[in-house]
Amino acid sequence: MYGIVDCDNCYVSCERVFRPDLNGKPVVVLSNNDGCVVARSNEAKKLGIKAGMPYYQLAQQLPNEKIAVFSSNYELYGELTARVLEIIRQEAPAYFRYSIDECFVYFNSFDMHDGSTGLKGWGEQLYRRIRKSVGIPVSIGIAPTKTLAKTASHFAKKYPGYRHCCLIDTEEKRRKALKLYSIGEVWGIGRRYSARLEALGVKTAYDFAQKSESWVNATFNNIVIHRTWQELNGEDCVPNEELAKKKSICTSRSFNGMVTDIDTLKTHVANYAARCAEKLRQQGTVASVVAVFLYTNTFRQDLPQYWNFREQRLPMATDSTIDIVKAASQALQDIYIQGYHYKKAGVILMGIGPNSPVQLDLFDFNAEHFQKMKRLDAIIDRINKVNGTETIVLGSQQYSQKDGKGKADVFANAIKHDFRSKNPTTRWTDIIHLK
DNA sequence: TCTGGGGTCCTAGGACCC
DNA sequence: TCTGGGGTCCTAGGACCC
Repeated sequence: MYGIVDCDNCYVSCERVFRPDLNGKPVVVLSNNDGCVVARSNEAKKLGIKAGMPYYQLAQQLPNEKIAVFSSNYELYGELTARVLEIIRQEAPAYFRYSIDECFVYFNSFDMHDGSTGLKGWGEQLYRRIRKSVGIPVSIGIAPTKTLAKTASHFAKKYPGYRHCCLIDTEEKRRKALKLYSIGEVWGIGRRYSARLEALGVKTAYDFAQKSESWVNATFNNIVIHRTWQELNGEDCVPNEELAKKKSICTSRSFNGMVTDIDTLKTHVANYAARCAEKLRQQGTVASVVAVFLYTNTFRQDLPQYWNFREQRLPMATDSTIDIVKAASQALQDIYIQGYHYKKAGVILMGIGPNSPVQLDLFDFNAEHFQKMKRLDAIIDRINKVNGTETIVLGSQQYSQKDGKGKADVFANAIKHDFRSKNPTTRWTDIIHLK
C-alpha cells in the first residue's frame, strides 16, 4: 500500500502559520517579481482566482475584495516543509519526497498487521501530529497504487468527513471513488489527454479504467497513459524513485523590467550559473554541458522579439563554479544581440553524472597507457579493481580485429558497457570524451 | 505598466556505424 | 549493376507534474 501526504495549499498554509488571523480568509502567494498567483487559499479559490493568474489581472477583476497577498518566501516554505518531512520520517516505515509539498509513504505487510483499517488511524494521527507541531494542514490518501493514493488524497481534501485521511482498500471503494473523479483530475492525465478522452466519451476516471487494454493501446500507443490505466485498475507499476538525482539543473529568472546591455546580462547569468553549480555540488554530481537561454518579453508583441539558446560543452565534466560560470558567459556572448530588450535569462546544466573516482582514474590511466594495446589485460585488471568486479563486459564484439585500431574499439566498448551498467545516467558522449 | 520557476519521460526521425 | 539488416546516439517536440 502507498500513502501520499500532501500539504494543503502549501505556501498559503506556511504564511498562515505566522498569521493565524488569516485563517478562513482569502489569501494568495505570488511568484517571483510578484508576477503570478502561485498559491491560493480555499477562500481565494472560491472567489474564482485561478492558478497562474497574473497579479495585475487579479487586482483589476476583484478591486473590492479583501485579499491578503504575499510575495513568495521560499526559505520559509523550505523550512516548514522540512519539519513536516521530519515527522513523516519518524512515523512512516519508508518514504519518498516527491515535491516540496508532497511525500509518498510505503507500507509493507508488517505495517498492515491489523488490517488496512489501521492505516486509516495512522493517517488521522499523522495529520494531528503535523497540524499540532508544525501548524500546517495536510491531506493523506492511502491505496494500493500511487495513482489511487493521489485520488484518495483528493477526497481527503474535499470532504471533512474523512478527517484528512481517505483510504481506498476495497474494490467497492475504488469504483466509487473513480466514478466521482473526473478524468482531467487523474494524476498523469493533463489538459491535452483529458480533452481527447472526453471527446471519446470518457468523462470520469472510472470510464477510463473500464476501457479494455487494447482500446487504450490502440487509442494512445503511449506507455505513460497505459501505466496510468493499470494503476487505476489497482496494478502497481509507477516505479519508486527514492534516490533520484537531478538529470538537469536550471536556474532562470525574469527580470524586473527589461535589460539591454550585455554587462547586466552577464552579471545575471553568472549568478544563475553559480547557483546551478551549487545545486550540482549539493547532490554530488558533475555536469558536462552548460547551456544559456535568453528571451525578450514575449508578451510585448509591439517590440521586436528574439530568443536563443546555446550549449557549451565543458572540456571535462565538473562541478566547479568558475568553470561553469566561464562557459555560461561564453554561451551568452554567442547568442547576445545588441538592440533587443531582454526580459528573461537562464542557465541549464546538462550531461549530469556521478562524480566518481572511477572516471578520474580511467582518465589518468588512459592518458598514460592507452596507446599501448598490449596492456589491455592490465587495463582490465585495473578496471576490475576500481569497480570491485571480477570481469568486465566486452559487449557483443569479439577480439577478431587484427590491428590496434580494432583493439582500441573493443576496449572503448568494454569501458562504455561497463560504465553504462554502473552509471546508467552517464551518456555515451561523456564516456567517449574520457577516452 | 504589470504575465513564475522548476523538473520528468517518451517518441519520431535523421545521422551515422558495421 | 543490383542495394539489407541491425543498431546507437542525438535532437526536437510534445506531453505531463509540482
